[in-house]
Amino acid sequence: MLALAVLALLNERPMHPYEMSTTMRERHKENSIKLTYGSLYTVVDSLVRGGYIAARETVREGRRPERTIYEITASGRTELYDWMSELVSTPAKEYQRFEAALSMLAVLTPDDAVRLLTERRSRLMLQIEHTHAGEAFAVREGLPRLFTLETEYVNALTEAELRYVDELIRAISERTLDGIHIWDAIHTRETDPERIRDVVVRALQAGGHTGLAAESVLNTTERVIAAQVSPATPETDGSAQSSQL
Amino acid sequence: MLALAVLALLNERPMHPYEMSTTMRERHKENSIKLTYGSLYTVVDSLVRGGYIAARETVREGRRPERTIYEITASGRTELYDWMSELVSTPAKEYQRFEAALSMLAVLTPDDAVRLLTERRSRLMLQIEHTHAGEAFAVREGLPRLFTLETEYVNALTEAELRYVDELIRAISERTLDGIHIWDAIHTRETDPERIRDVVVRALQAGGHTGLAAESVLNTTERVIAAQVSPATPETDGSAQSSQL
DNA sequence: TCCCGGATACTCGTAGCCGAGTACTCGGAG
DNA sequence: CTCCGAGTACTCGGCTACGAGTATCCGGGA
Repeated sequence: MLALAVLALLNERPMHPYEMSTTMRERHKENSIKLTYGSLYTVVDSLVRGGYIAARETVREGRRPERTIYEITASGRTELYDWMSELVSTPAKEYQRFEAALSMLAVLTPDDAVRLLTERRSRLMLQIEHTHAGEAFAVREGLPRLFTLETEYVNALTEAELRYVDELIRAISERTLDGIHIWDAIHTRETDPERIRDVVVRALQAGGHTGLAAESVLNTTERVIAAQVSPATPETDGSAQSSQL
Repeated sequence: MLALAVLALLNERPMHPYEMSTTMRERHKENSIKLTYGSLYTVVDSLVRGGYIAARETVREGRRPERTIYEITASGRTELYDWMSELVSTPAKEYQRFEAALSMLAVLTPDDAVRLLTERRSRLMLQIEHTHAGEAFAVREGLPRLFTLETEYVNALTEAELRYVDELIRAISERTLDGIHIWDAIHTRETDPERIRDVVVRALQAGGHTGLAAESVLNTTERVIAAQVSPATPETDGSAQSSQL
């Protein structure tokens, strides 16, 4: 990801790595792209090896460390365009921490879950409040919306998460959540642990195909999209496709 | 993250690493937690080093490779609980690919952006459709909602993204997006590249504080939450706190 | 004048991640 | 009976990420 940012910056003008990092911070790209010194230099090296960027000159001012100035190559511009196209056009599976936590929520007690989710709810609300304040400020400063799309997007996701958490808290605390009795049973000492495991395992195996459906979604989606995007373009590498099926 | 899953599995019963991986696949946890063989064994080793799990016995059946069976320790159980508590209660910044792409959307032309976003829109709709089918199946199979919370959550986020992308496509193609003229100018050869850069830089610097607000949100949030969670609990390490301010 | 904090511009070593590879077993088709 | 493909259970080496460390310069206050 950092590599993409480097390409985008060098697409504007030649720079040395340190300048890339300061420019990114100035423009607050560090909010949407993780930036660390170590990774930056590694990434620049690997882009050079790939031929996407090239060292233009090495300057030394006084006795400071050398600054190597890089510029983007033609193949780097192509790569930037292709990469951006894929990122924008194709949603990819992102492994979110909260998703993982939800998949193991049953290791906590229902009471703990409600308490902790309520805490999350407060934090989400504060975050949203803060972002709105930031957006209002941006508008006052005359910063066009074009440059705050990332923030808007993250905010949209956060609001959706808030609504979900809200509903989940209600379902658990009002005890209307389907499966709440199994959950209770897992955490009551009175019950035989073997029996509980049986119940859980059977429940999980019954829903076996939930995940399977999700797995096959990508392949199916690709075929449908391909048909939509290029409805009259028979692919030249049809043989490769059929070998995948 | 994988370490958390290992703890959760060993909290149920002792297992050897390969069994962990098959169990995770059976239960479709691989959808919410990235699972690779390499990482699994690394993670198990580091959990052993940390004292969170311990080797119980090493069995050899026939001439197959040895199976080392691990069990969770008391400190592992504590860690599992603490870690889950933090994941559930505290939203953390996640760097999403699409967020990064949006922050650099201007490297594409508005026309390309609309085309690619429309493609994304189709894919998102198919994904949502598929997930709904999967949920319906889960309900028919009698799998309690408790075990499909992750899927629901991801779906809620995807739906929010779809709405956002939808609105964004409209704003660009109807040319009502604030900043669209700057965007046009960046991609017209007629304009002097130096002048464009000036405009962009000035616009970006004007909005300087957008990001700064987001940076400070965490500290502020922490203080407010701390006040809410333990309103009458003066921390013992007050000195450490003041040194951070 | 001298020193000190902050900026400039990288380097390096450790630690983790990952996928391909290995080496064996078992059941069933021919 | 034999071969083959699928399953079992891990190992290994290369690559990447990252934060702490290094060395220099500059401006300003005492």
